[in-house]
Amino acid sequence: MITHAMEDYLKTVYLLQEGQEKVSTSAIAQQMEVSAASVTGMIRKLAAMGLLNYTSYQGVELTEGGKKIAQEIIRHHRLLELYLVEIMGFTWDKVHDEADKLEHVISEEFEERMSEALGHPTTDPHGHAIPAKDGALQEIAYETLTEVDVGNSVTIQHVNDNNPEMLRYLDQLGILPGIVVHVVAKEPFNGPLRLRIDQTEHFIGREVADNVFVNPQTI
Amino acid sequence: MITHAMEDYLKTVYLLQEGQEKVSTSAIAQQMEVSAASVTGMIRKLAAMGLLNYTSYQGVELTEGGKKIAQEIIRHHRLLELYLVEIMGFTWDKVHDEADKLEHVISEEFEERMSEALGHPTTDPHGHAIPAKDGALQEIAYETLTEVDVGNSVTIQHVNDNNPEMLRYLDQLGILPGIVVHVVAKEPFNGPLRLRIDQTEHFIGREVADNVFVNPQTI
DNA sequence: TTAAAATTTTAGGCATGCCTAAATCTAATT
DNA sequence: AATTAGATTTAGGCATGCCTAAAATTTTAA
Repeated sequence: MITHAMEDYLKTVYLLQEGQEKVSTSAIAQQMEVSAASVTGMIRKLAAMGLLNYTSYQGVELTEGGKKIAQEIIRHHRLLELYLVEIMGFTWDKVHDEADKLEHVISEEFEERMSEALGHPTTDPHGHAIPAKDGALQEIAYETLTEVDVGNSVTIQHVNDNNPEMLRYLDQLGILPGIVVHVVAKEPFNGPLRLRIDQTEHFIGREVADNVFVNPQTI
Repeated sequence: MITHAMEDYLKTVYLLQEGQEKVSTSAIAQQMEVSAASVTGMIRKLAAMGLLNYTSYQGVELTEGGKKIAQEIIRHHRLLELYLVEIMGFTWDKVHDEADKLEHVISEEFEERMSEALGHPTTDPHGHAIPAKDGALQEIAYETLTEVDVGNSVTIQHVNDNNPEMLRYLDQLGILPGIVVHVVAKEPFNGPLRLRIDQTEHFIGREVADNVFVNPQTI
């Protein structure tokens, strides 16, 4: 039997795995806010179930079976976020926590009816791709706003959805998926970024910029 | 901290309490499909938390605090059932199980937005009253269809929602909340009931009739 | 290359919530 | 009043999923 906790671990590994091959115990522990010892325990269980490959001290990697479950949960999460915003009228800063609870309990029919009501969408309110039913999710490794070279214009792809306060701040500034941002300057010593959106200039700190992902620069 | 299991116990006691004062350990065990020993264990915990009054071997009774939590969960359940039918297009036989899982995880905001979308309804799809927010639920002790005297006409008030197959059967016969049924005859030795709905006659068994509740007979 | 630092695992514990089997209490019958 | 059947509680156990502290391993740096 697969428990809610197991689903959470698989989801976390899946999202951390993007880019890298192996995911470390400590990375999972940090992301999930549990001790490393707890992670080791759960990893061993998931490995025994064939949902991930694990060698002591070497980190983990999801198997195809593990990936499938993770994608299913991520699909639930992102469909829920969009449903909550579009159909139920939630603001985008509130939907992450609600979706985190609901994602484990909704039925396949609930998932299907949300998808239908939304016209089978492909992107959630924060700009993340919604995996197709039984379809792989290939999230491109976007750059963060911090990494953009001065003088370039980029399009916002997605923003991290786990900090409601930061989401309200970004909303207020108009830094939303699809918006084009020009990086005017980056102050030294981890100083603020100077951005231009339409005609208006904004200054944002590095911590915020690290959570905003943009399309890779073509120039 | 109040857990999902505790919420389920409080809900069960609340619904069993209607009519009677004290609820027995075995009644709870049977309803929840757990052992009597498990019920005793949980009851002691809930009593220690002040959510119900309990004397060994004498059964339990919810305190005001316990009632409040139970009502909240029942409100969630019934709003969810109606939302799933009216807004999401579920059939009425599927919504009980879905609501049983969701009722423990939705936020107050989710509850409020459902209520709004439904125009603050007072009855769920099976005819059960939806408790108002922080308002008491007083379910009248309706008669079952089995108890109606031959020759009388009654209005269906509600039907038990926990058996999907029975719900599909009732739906097919048109035995729904609000419908008027005339009891033409009751065959002896726990035989079938002969009913007339509009011009059509139906024969239903006692087991089904026991799960259909009607307004008390005035004559 | 060896010592120190960081990471990871093991060992032992705890709360939750379920179980079965045995003991105890209540209620009904004689 | 004593016996007995039924209901209830106690005792002991198990799986889950978390924790801290100590031990083991890997990585980094001198």
